[in-house]
Amino acid sequence: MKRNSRLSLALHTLSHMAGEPAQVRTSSDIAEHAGTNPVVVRRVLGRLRDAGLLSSEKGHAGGWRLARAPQDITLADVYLALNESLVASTEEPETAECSLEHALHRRVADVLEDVEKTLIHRLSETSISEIRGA
Amino acid sequence: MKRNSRLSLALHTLSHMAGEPAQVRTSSDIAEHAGTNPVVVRRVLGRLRDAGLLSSEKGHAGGWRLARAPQDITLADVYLALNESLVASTEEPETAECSLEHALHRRVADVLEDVEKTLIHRLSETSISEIRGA
DNA sequence: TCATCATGCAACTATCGCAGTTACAAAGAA
DNA sequence: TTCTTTGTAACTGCGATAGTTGCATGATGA
Ligand code: FES
Ligand code: FES
Repeated sequence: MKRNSRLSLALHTLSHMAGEPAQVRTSSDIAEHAGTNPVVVRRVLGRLRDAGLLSSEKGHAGGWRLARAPQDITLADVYLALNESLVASTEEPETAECSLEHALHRRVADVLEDVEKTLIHRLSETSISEIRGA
Repeated sequence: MKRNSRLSLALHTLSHMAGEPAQVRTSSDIAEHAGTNPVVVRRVLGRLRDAGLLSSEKGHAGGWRLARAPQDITLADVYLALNESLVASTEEPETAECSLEHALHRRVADVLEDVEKTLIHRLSETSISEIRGA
């Protein structure tokens, strides 16, 4: 695994689980399937659980399970749950005095925000259950 | 300077130069103005020169100058000249066997490509000369 | 009850991208 | 020829993140 793999891991796992929504899976199983580490899986899926997409349970027969019907989980839900952005942001200029820099930053930031919204909107058009049949 | 500052540096410098298009500036002057290093400036502006937005000359009275009228240089021109992307890309799954992973990657990649196009289109609506008056 | 299994989490390592820096070669003007 | 400026390679430092180890916590069931 390399860069930006959190979203890939999350989507892969959820799409896989969408095939058998009732099935409980351990982070070890998921990690082996995805070719990564159980701790990494728990880190990523933990965010999805916090967002209400998954539930997790400890102990015997514990593990991870979908918390919603797969057709009610869109790619945007997953993207937002991870709380990361695939669109870069520009940092505020620290020299807040120059109006040119301000105008520039504003302009670019506006465009990037619009683009982020476009991304989320496009992702919301597909649910994880649609991936299997796609 | 921190992250994703190449575009910021490029736009700042070009917008600044748009105020006096005929003026020649050295990378030292530009670096001092932008609060960074001359070598970094040359690295970034070198890309803009390769893309035909700037010209550079060595020796006495040498330096950097706009190669086009500022109203003919759009933010998209600058963005594309840098040959970097502000929209993340997902990497091809190495296990090319699973159709689910393929479908997933395809879907996400399609969305990201669309979003990148949207970004470029939005950036092409503004020229660097418009920033000053904005 | 208590051994076992799973998650939760903290801490550490390895790696990658990138800004910053140093050093020097190459080219052009005075 | 000498000074100035770009062009580039090589290195350092930093931040982000995947991977790893270790252990605490809690649930299950024998
Ligand atoms: S800080 Fe204002 S133009 Fe550079
Ligand atoms: S569903 Fe995981 S590799 Fe195909």
